[in-house]
Amino acid sequence: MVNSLNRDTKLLSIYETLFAHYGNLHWWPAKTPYEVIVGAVLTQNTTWSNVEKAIANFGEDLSPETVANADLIELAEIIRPSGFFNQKANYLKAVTTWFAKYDYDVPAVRSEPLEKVRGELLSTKGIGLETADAILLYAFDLPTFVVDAYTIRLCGRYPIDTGKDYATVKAYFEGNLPQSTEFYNIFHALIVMNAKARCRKKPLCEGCPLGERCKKKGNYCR
DNA sequence: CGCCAGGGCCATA
DNA sequence: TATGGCCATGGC
Repeated sequence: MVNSLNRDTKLLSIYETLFAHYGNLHWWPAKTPYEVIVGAVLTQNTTWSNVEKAIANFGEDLSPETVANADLIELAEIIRPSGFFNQKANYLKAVTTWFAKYDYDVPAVRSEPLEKVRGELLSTKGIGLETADAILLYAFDLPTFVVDAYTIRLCGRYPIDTGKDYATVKAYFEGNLPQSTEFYNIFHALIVMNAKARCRKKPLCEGCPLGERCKKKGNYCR
């Protein structure tokens, strides 16, 4: 199915179903853009509940200055509950060093071309494709679609042939959806929320918004 | 007890 | 370019 813009409408259909069920979730769950950056790193292959514990350990001092001034051992100890703490302490240092080039100024980053900033992030230690896009979208409100494991799983189950590698899936979403920061923001949040809310054991859980679509390939309703 | 979570790096072929 | 080992906590 294509519309007048020659877009595949399946993604939009999923979006509308999820939005009707969950509404606008107002992501990312963080108080400041810098907290988004930290959370994006800490949540790598880690449950959000563990990230929350790590964030809480900063107390009222979760700022780029705090991270820049902390020594590595101390920083690792603060973020311990999020797992991989030695690596992630280094990653936080690296991304904070990157942010320092902009004097920790969000509008300064936003005034740069998205692809330029994205390239800088991707060349930063610990910032891969998903983390870079999460930071761009949720910390800086720049229009880039965040692809994660849930996104791939959802498309595989539905099914939608988006291709396999990150860049291809990202291009598919961006090419078949309204290209706006707000839209990307809400949609990614819906995908993650839906995944976390769904059971993993039953073939089809009660109240799943995607309902009948979930029967494909058993076991996963998310 | 084992499995897994909103990845990414690095070595290897 | 494509796998595989590795990193580590906490919930279930």
